[in-house]
Parts: sequence; structure tokens; C-alpha cells
Amino acid sequence: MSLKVRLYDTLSGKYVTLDSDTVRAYFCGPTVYDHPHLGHARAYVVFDVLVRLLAYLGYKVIYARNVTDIDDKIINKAKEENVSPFEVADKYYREFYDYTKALKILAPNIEPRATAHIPEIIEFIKKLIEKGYAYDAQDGVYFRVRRFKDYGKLSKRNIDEMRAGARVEPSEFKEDPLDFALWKKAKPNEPSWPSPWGPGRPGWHIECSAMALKHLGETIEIHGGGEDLIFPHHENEIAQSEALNEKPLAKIWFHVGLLIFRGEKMAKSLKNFVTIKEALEKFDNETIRLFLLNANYRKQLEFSWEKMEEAEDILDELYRAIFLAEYKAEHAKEQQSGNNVDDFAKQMKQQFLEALCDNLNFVEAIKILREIAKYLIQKTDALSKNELLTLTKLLRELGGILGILQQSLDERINEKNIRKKPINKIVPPGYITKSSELTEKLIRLIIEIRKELRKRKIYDLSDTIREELKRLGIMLEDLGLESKFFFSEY
RNA sequence: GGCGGGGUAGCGCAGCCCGGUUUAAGCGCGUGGGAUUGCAGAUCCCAGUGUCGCGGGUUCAAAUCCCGCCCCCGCCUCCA
Repeated sequence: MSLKVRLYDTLSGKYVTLDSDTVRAYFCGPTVYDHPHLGHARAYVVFDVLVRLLAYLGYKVIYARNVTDIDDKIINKAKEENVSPFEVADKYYREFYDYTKALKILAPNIEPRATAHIPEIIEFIKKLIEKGYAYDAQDGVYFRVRRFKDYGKLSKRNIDEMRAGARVEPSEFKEDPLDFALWKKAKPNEPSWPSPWGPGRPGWHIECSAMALKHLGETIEIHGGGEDLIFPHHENEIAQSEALNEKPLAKIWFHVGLLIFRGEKMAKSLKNFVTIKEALEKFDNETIRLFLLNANYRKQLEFSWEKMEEAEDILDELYRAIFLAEYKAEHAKEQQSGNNVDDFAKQMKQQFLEALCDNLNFVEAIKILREIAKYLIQKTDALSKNELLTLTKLLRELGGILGILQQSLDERINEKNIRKKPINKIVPPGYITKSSELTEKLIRLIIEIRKELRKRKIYDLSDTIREELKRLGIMLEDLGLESKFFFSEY
């Protein structure tokens, strides 16, 4: 492996290089109790690209992303909807699954669920009790936070200062307000599993510790999530796992910045969220991905529909270059142009990968793609067939790491048509999308007649023809006296 | 209050970890001009404009490092 990935580690505040051949990665997935929104998508897309990059570079990646399918939120939702918590979890898991698939977020190697790991969780808690890090109280089993001396190291919090601001939950049977639940004993009508401490369910944090241990081991390379998970979730995971294993839980703590909407964090509770479903109605998956990636992943990202359109423009530009070149390649000469395309391609690829390896500099990487596209557009006519294809393949290959540029012209046009968007920016000159031989001949005939009209400066009539054709979904673009045409649906 | 992240041209951002060649600061959008046009559209070319939040300090040299301050967002309760 010639190139190695370097990532910012929240715990140390430093950049850490991934040296090992194998990368075990754990990412905190969804609690399935509601519709997934773009904020979730951002986290999963960023991690998705990280995983794609690692695999591309030749790391052996073992990637786990959990699903929290039992939790207070799910139980509350079940009460609201008057169904069982399991039905809630099932319903929203399916939604989550569908939308991650629609966004081309690759499935993890392992997708562990909390409810499928109750024995491991119980075992984990038992050992913590044995070691004196946990205790059985009246309403649950709690982790003794003060016993773990490194508590606060991830979120840089001082236990004593936290105490003042700590909001104490009602019905406290904890030894200390800071202690958090490992096991919650069931109240009447709550779902439960038997345990040495009576029927109940796991606390929120313990599942990740138990499942990461089971599937990936004591110390993994990357543990990630949204930045809002740093405290308390990841802090608590560290406490549990490191208390038990006496080894670091992760070498790199990777956190994705939050998505902001109308000046505030995109969140259910604030009623300012855009669901993935809504976004997909207006934009295709690649545009959404490009929007989410065209920023520093650690920073908060402001969402707006205008920015989505900018992302779409960028994608159009990249596709225009690809389609134009692919189209021209069919008729291009075989002879090399003397433009040193191979060197250029090699250099661009190198720069692209270096940008991503340097803590996922997406903005820079996307800039490189545009540079390739620009080169292609400027030199389409000069390049040979092989040279054109070298560059289009490169764009698709590198784009693939970001999960974009994977569509054919027909697929792309289809995406546009579904959403009633113009296709004039991506279609090569004269490209016909849906026509019989006869209609094509008719259109060419009309164009010829119109050309004659324009020669004679009968512009009112020639403009009318252009307008009327547009109504029929046939777009004309005049280039001097010649016209190119394509079908579109405005 | 503690912690984290921001404050770079009208807007959106990169660069900052590893100070000085990405030519006394870049990229995209937008703006202006030009080429092509009868018009529309598309494309291409050119051009900007910045006290790099404020004030100190370190240095031969700072957007980049250190200190102080101001403003914005987030976390400190469930949260991707």
C-alpha cells in the first residue's frame, strides 16, 4: 500500500495514520424510531466514503454499523402509535435500509442489533460488576463513573465541574448522579429480557461496547459517529470497554460534524429537518452525496436547497465532460494526440488520492475531478479515442470512491426526467434520447427549413418554430446557423 | 460557565495540524466585460474586488505558531 490514510482523532486531538493492513471500523448507526433525515445521511455517507477509500487503497476493512432496536424512544413511539416496540423498530429499520440503499451507502460487513446480543450484554455487565465498576440498584444496573479514572478524556470534561450542571433524572437510585444505566429494569408493559438482575433491557451505551468487542475485538482502529455522540455516548463506551478490557477501545475516534438547517442543528425535536425521502424527491442520490461531501466533514454543514442546486451543477459539469468524451470517443481518431494524457491522468489520480488520504479532504478531491472534467471539455476534439476513454474511466473510477459518476447517459437522463429537470447541460450535441428514425428525420428536416428561414432573416417564424418544438419536448440550441437538438421534459 | 468547531472577496468554501514556490492569498457561485449569437440558450476566454474577526507576541518570514478579547454554531439531557 503506497498511500496511507491519516485521520483526525478526537481523543488525542491529533492526526493518526492508519498503518495496519487490517482496519476494524465501528460506526454508531441509527436508533430506529423515526424517519431518517439528511443529518443522518451525512454521517453515513461520510463514513461510507471512508470505507470505500480504505478498500480502494487495499486495506482489509471489517466494518460494523449497529442498529439500536430497543430503547426508550422506540418504546415511547410504540405508545404513541399504539403498536409494539418491535413493530416500530421493524418499520423504521426498513425505512432506514431503503434510504441508505437509495443513497448508495454500502452495507456494512456486520450490522449487529442490540436485541440480538442480549447474552453478550449481560455477560459484559456481569464482568463489570465483578470488577467493581458496576452495581445493582433498585431500578437498574449502573456504571460507577467515578471509579473509572479516565472518565471525561474524550469529551474533555472534568467530572467535578460537570456535577454542578448535571440534570438529575427522577427516581434516583444511583450512588452518584453521574452514573449511567447499563441495564434498565422493566416497568409494567415494557419489553424485557431475563437477566440476573431481573427482567429488563440494556442501557443505550452498553450494546456498542458489547457488540464491538464480540465482532471486532478489544481494540479497533476506528470508532465513529456524529459529533453529538462524543458525550455522553462515546465517553460512556470508553468507560465500559476500557474498564473491562484495560485496553484502548479505539485507535482513532472519528466524528462527523452536524448538519445545520436554518441556523440550527437539523433535528426532530427542533422541527427543522429534511427527510432523506424529501431530498430524494427533488434530487438524485449522487447530487445529495455530492452536497454532503463538498465540505470539511468535521465542520458543521449548513443545509439549503440552493446548495443542493450548486451540487447539482457540479455534478452536471462532471457528467457533461464524461458524456461528451464518451460520445466523441466513438468517432475519435486512434492516433495519440501528443498531449501526455497518461501523465496528466496519473498526476490527477495521485492528487485526488492524496487529498482524500489527508483526513478526507473532500473539497480538494472534488476540485481535482473538476479539473479533469475541464481538461476533457477543452480538449475533446484533439484527443484520441484511447485518451478520451482513459480520462472518462478515471473520472468514473475516482468518482466511485465518492459514490458518484456511476451512471450512464440514459440513467442520468432518466434521473433528470423523473424530477422534471432540464437535461441540456449534460447531453452531448445532437444526442437523441427517444425517437424513432422517422421523427429524427423529421426534426432534421424542420431544422433545415428553419435554417433557411434564418438565412432569410425571417426570425419571428424561426423563433416560433423553436418555441413550438420546445412545447413538444424538443430543445434546439443554435450554434451559428447550425442547430443541435435533444429531447427534454421541462 | 466548561469543552469542541467556526469567523478568509457579495455569498458558499479550501488553505491552518507540517510558518516562507500553489509567481507580494486560492476555488466555486454570483457580478462585470469579451468571443460566438438576429434573439434565447449553451459553451469558451478575461477581469476583478479581500485590513485572511480584533489586539498583542514569537520569527529573517504568519491566514498558518503563542497569549488575550469579541461574535456565531454545537455539545454539556435523547440525538448521526
